[in-house]
Amino acid sequence: MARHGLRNEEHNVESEGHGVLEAGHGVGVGGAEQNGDVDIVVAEQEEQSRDGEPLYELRPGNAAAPDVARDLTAADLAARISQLDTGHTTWVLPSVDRICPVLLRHGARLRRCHDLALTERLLRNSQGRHDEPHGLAAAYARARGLPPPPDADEHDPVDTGQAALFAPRGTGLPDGVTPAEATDVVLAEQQRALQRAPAPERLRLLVASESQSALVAAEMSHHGLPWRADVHDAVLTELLGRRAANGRPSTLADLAERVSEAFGTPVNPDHPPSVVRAFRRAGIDVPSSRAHVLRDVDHPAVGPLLEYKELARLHAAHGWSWLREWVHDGRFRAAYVVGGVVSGRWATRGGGALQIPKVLRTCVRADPGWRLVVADAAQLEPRVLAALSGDRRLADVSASSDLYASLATDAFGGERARAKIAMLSALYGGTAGEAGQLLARLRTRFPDAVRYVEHAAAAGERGELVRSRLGRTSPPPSEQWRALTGNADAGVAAHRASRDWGRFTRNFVVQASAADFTSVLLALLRRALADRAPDAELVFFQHDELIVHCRGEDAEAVASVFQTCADEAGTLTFGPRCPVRFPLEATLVDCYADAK
DNA sequence: CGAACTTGCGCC
DNA sequence: AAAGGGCGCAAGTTCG
Repeated sequence: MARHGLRNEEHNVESEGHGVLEAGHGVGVGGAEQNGDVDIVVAEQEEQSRDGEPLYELRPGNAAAPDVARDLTAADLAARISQLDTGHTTWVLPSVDRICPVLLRHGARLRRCHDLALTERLLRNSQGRHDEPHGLAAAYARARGLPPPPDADEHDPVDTGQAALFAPRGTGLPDGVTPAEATDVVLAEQQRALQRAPAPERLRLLVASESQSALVAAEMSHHGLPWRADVHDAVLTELLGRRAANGRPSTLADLAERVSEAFGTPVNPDHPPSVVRAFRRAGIDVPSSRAHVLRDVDHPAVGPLLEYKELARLHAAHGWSWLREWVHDGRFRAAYVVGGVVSGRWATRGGGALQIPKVLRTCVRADPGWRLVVADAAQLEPRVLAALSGDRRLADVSASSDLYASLATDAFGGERARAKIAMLSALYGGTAGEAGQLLARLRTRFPDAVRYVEHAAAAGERGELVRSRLGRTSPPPSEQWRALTGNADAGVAAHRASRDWGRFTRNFVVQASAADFTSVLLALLRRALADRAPDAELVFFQHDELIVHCRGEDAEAVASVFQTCADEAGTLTFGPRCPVRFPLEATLVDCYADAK
């Protein structure tokens, strides 16, 4: 809604027409009705149907009218939603990841929503209360000033399609309070809290975009990533050899045998201590059996051992058992967890969707007649740093689609690799090897950018909280950390703990602000795709990379919205005068491995 | 015997 | 003098 849309105080600019990202969920109490914006609360009732199916309740938000619908089956609810959604409706849900999978199975699609649990967490975290539960019962108790509910169910399980695992249980709400009523109460309290926040427009944008991202995540899990099991099987056989009934596949077994032969004694390459002992017997002292350590060791066992490790990893993490467990009907379905990482990045539960090895990208293929549109936000974090810090010269460097090459030309004598190390050292706090010197050179040339992360590091070393651009907040250090760093006698250990936490907060401001940007980007993309190619499916998202699966005839239209959305996400997140470029080039392919 | 921990490596 | 951020997963080991 325009009144409380994305007007950004800091930039004194009013954004219009951002539909999904206008905090229409009554956040600006009193303004909603004027624009035809309404909130409708949807909650799962405590009672179930006689068949044990969940029942749902619908009610207008902020108790605007007593027009409540109860005892709706999932099919009823889906039908009502399709019927009631005017495009100005914000669906208020206790938790998207609990209700949306059911709705998607019944063909309902929410255009805009407010996720109460995600919002509650953002609000709790902004006060440094990261450990407090953010589920409905706890949020209700806080809103009402009640003591926290005992052992409330705070961790809504991610829907895995195995409803039976999550047997009916108490809501943790006081007797007589329905989940929908509680949701309404918490919504009102969140609206007040958002108005009180230090940068309310930014936090409101974050709340809106995280809620939309939750819809994206639910849809991604629903669609699944197109995955060719036959191709996967062929890749495994080619790399690992024939499957054995029990034990290692043939190539892996051969490599293990060669390792033992090289040592002249049986060695289990899966067992690090035995590998370290074997090297010691051969007169070589190694601190561990890690690959980067072994790479520098001169011994005939090293070659086959490194090869074994790489393949054994593939076998264990993404081998045949992974295939059997996670790929069904040509789709890999992971459970995405929005905000599952403190920095705001997504996590996944099960299937390791965010760690798909590069050799398996060939398994991701479009359906016949369909295409994949693959895009990644190149060098996102350095660009985010440029935007955060307002470093004018770094913003100029960001005009190039290869930021590191441009940085190298500007300050590192054309040496791209060194420019990259320097930048990563700024982002991660690395100083090993020549990183320290390279960072110093970066500081000379880009003082504002380097100062920005160094301030964040210094705040962390003092135990203070830091925030992302839109208001994600770093967790406070543990009590143990405070005791250690506050102890004058702790010396080296205290110093190290302090520096460690500083590296965390240094990276947090950038990583979390990048998550702000991608959250807004996902929300904008979801809306743009709904307009331009309604059948297109967002099927994958990993920190800064996206895949859309769409009809071949829609692929050009899909590709054309990416850069527009990225530009808009940059403007919304960092303000209209932010000069930093965020390239998001789309590639049209049939197979993920063919992208870039 | 399973839970909790450690090690090592994949992705960004 | 040296010092790299975030995650998930599986195998091995140790603990209770």
